[in-house]
Amino acid sequence: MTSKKVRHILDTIAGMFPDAHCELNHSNPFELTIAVLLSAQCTDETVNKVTVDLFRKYKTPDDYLAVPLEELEQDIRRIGLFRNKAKNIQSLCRLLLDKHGGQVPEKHEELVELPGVGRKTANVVVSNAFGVPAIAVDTHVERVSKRLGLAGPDDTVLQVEHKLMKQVPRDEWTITHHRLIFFGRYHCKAQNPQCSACPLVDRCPEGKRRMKMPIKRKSNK
DNA sequence: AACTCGGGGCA
DNA sequence: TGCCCAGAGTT
Repeated sequence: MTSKKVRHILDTIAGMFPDAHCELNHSNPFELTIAVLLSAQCTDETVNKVTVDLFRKYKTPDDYLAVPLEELEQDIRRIGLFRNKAKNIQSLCRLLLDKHGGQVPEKHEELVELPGVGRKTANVVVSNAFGVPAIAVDTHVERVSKRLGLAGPDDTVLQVEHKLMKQVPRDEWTITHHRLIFFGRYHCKAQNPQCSACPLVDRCPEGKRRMKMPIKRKSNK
C-alpha cells in the first residue's frame, strides 16, 4: 500500500474521531496499569464503573495487599475474569514493592515481566502514562487494520504491530492507536460494520466485499 | 494454535 | 437465549 493511501486512511479516521483518547479511568501510571489489567475481555465502560470506587479505596500497592483476596474479588466482581484478575493484581503489587520500590516501571521490558501484563498492556502504559510512542494491537486494531488492508489477513498480532509502525510516523503512533480503537469500536464494528456510511469504503477491500455481498445475519427462519 | 477464565451488554 | 468483549498464561 502506498504511503499516500495510508495517509488518506489516517486522515479520514482522524476526521471521524478528532477527540479519540484513552477511555480508561485513571490519574497515574499505577491506576492505568490496574485499569488495563482489568479491561481484558470486557469494555472500558464496564471497567470504569468498577474503578471509580476501586481507586477511592485502593491508592497504593500496599492497599491491595492489605485485604484478603476474597475481598478484592468482591470489589471487582462486576467485571469478567475477576478471580484471575484479583490474583494478578495482588501478585503485581507484591512484585512492584519487591522489585520496583512500589512504582510502575517505565521500561517496556520491565513492564511485560509483571504478572498479568503482556505486550498489549505494556504498550498502553508506556504510551498513555509515560509518553512513549506505541501502538497497542488489541482486537479492534487488529480487525480494522486487516479490513483496511494495513495488514494482511493472516498476520499475527505482532506482525500487525510491526506493519503499522512501519507505515505510521513514529510521533503519530499513540494517537493513531486511539483513533483505530474508536474507529473499530464505534464504526468499523466486529458485528455490524457501518460500511454503507463509511467514507473509506471505496478504498477498503473488506468494505467493497461486504457491500457487494452483505453478511447474512443469522435469522431463525 | 488452542484453550481457559467469566460477568455484562446487546441483538 | 446466544454471542462477543480495548488479553494473558499455560499446554
